[in-house]
Amino acid sequence: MTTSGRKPDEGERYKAILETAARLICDRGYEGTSMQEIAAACRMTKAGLYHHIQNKEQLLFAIMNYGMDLFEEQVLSRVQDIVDPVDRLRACMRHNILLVTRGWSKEVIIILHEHATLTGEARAFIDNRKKRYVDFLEEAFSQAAQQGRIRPVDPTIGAFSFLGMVLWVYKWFKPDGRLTDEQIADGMVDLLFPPIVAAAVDGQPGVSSLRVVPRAASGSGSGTEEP
Amino acid sequence: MTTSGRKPDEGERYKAILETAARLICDRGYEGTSMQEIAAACRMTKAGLYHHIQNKEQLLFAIMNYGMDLFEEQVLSRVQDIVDPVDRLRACMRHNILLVTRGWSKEVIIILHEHATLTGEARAFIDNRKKRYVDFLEEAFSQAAQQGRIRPVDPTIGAFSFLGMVLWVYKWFKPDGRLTDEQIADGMVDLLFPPIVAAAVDGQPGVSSLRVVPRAASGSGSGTEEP
DNA sequence: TCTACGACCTACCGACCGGTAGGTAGCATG
DNA sequence: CATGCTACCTACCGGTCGGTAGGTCGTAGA
Repeated sequence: MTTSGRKPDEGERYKAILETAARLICDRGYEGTSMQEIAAACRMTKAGLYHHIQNKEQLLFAIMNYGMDLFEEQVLSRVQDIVDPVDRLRACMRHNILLVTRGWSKEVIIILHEHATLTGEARAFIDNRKKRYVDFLEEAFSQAAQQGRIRPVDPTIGAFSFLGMVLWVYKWFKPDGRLTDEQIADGMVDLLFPPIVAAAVDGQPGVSSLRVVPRAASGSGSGTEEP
Repeated sequence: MTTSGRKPDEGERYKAILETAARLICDRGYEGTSMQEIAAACRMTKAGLYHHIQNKEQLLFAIMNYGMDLFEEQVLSRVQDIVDPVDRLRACMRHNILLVTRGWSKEVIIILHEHATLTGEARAFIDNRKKRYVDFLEEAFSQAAQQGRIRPVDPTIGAFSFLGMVLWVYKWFKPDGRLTDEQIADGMVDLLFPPIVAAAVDGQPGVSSLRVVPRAASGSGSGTEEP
């Protein structure tokens, strides 16, 4: 099973098909999008589209792999070499939030939404690529806790809390809302990984504590929507 | 527009149809579930099913309203009178996580997953019910910050971080995994609303700080899956 | 016993689904 | 100029989709 699910270097055209299909599937859902519609959006007939892909499920699989490639390129690869585990998590959260909000790659949103659509081998393959991200986060949480940089926390719970905060954003973020994506990223980073100010306890340096700089903390929000 | 989307007190039978349909739609998705299948699961023909409901979209709408009823009954109503805002948030998080993990009401999962399936008035109606929950959380975060019980945070960011952690659970939780739902609830509550141990700074009581009791903080997780 | 009604049924509608058989136009290579 | 190949096309497949017209049957009330 190759990364793209089909013979590689068929070139730009194939990538364009994936991106067009991703746009539609992201809007209408996988089951809610017909091959007819996808073909039309690619300015082809359905039979023409089937010249490039094997079937609908393999198309989704290819889109998801493409999305994982984009994620690894735009998030993982940019933060995995940061030595300090907390800084690594901070940067990772920032990049991941912006990847979701900027909406350049609908493929990533499809990975998030259609988490149970694929079955069998294809499902297992994508789940495995996702799992590598979870492992990466668990490792970072584990290190951070061990070094006393954050409060002790089960790494799995830390990782999935991180992911929930970050990835749930796709369900409610509106680009024209009250909060910009930068503000959301800053706010969430500051919430989960607050800068260290307080003194040490028990011989360790200060751990996940308060800071005194006042930030906006009033008024109930608008511009965003439903949970 | 009534709460159930159809004439009330048609009795238990109607509720049973909603629950059966919810089970199927939760498994296969809204677009992926046919009225034929739903009817069969209700041990009826399709025409028989249509005697009780108006159309597929109204069925989804009724399921979601039913789910919101269950949520308000099992979560909101049990915590909204807790005076202390942090205790209120803690209890709310606990109840909400268990509502998701126990899987008694597939209707709630459908609300989470099919967040963009409804359109028009029905969509607006459900979004409005969701928004009341967001407002409730924002208010609690606002109070907690004002009273110096948590680090200052934009209430919207607090609310959606809370929701992300809690609701994302439906995407990865497996009942037979390494962590029980109780452990996840405890862990997440402790992560976002740590008990106060540290001293005061700037004249306020201790705010969201470290504690010394060691908790498990090693080993990367198994038994759970994909982000 | 007659009537009315709710709760279903059979049988069907037109539209659309994912997918394919088989053809063709254009182009590169020999 | 023949061959082979890619990139499409038209036309069609069997099946299923959401939804409905109109009938049947059991039961409750008059």
